[in-house]
Amino acid sequence: MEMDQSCPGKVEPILEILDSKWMILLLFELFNGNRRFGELRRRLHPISPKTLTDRLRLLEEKGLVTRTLYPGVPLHVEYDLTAAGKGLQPIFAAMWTWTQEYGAYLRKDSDKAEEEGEKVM
Amino acid sequence: MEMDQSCPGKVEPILEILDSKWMILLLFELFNGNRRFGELRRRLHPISPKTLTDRLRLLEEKGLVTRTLYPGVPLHVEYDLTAAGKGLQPIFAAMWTWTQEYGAYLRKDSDKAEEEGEKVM
DNA sequence: CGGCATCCCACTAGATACTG
DNA sequence: CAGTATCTAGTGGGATGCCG
Repeated sequence: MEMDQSCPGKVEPILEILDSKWMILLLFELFNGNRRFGELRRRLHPISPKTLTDRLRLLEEKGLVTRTLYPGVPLHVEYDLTAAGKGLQPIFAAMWTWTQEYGAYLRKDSDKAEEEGEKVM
Repeated sequence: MEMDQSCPGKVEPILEILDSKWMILLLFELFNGNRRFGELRRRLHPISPKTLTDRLRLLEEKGLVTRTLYPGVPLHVEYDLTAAGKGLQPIFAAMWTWTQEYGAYLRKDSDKAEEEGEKVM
């Protein structure tokens, strides 16, 4: 892979999907086979129903999940990842790997007190 | 890699970094060896100086870049990726791969007109 | 159960002008 | 050159209540 100038633009479309609150956690849940609205809502607690709907709609629009309605009372709806949706997995795997390798060194806000001095050459 | 329940929480720290406007494009620029403030600003045009500063400060706080000041007039500052920063590359590589494989199928907003009917079982 | 409609607020980031 | 200061606008997301 080349990290040349053309790269950023090409990757931007995926950012529209990932760059919103809850989205990545939501995708994790879908990967884990949690496909119903209420189930997702519980696992992502305290997400609001509006936000969850918004996210699922975006994934639907982008062709990453399908929405299947099983009529009846009570209502039953399932969200399934498409091939493109499942194809996101390596990205998450890479995030997971990074976290294991470097996550421990991540400074937290609570560490801010001990400001690092800037380097001066 | 297991996509079990514990996964999402562990990956969240990295989201604090990536989930803000410009951040991913900024990291691309840093990967490409563009390390000076003005240079980054031009390449990320029309980013505002305030926003660029905010992003660089966050990366600094999290230990992903170092800031080096070369005194003199005119001022000269360089931002360099740390090992942890460079370690993010596989994540971007995975995004790049996904884009090549599935990006073409991504629906754009302009396609919304041709609404897909929902599946009903 | 699985939503949608409405209202509202907090926060983000852009614009602009100025400085060491 | 590399920022800071200030102000404002826009939006994302939460709360709440109703509906098929």
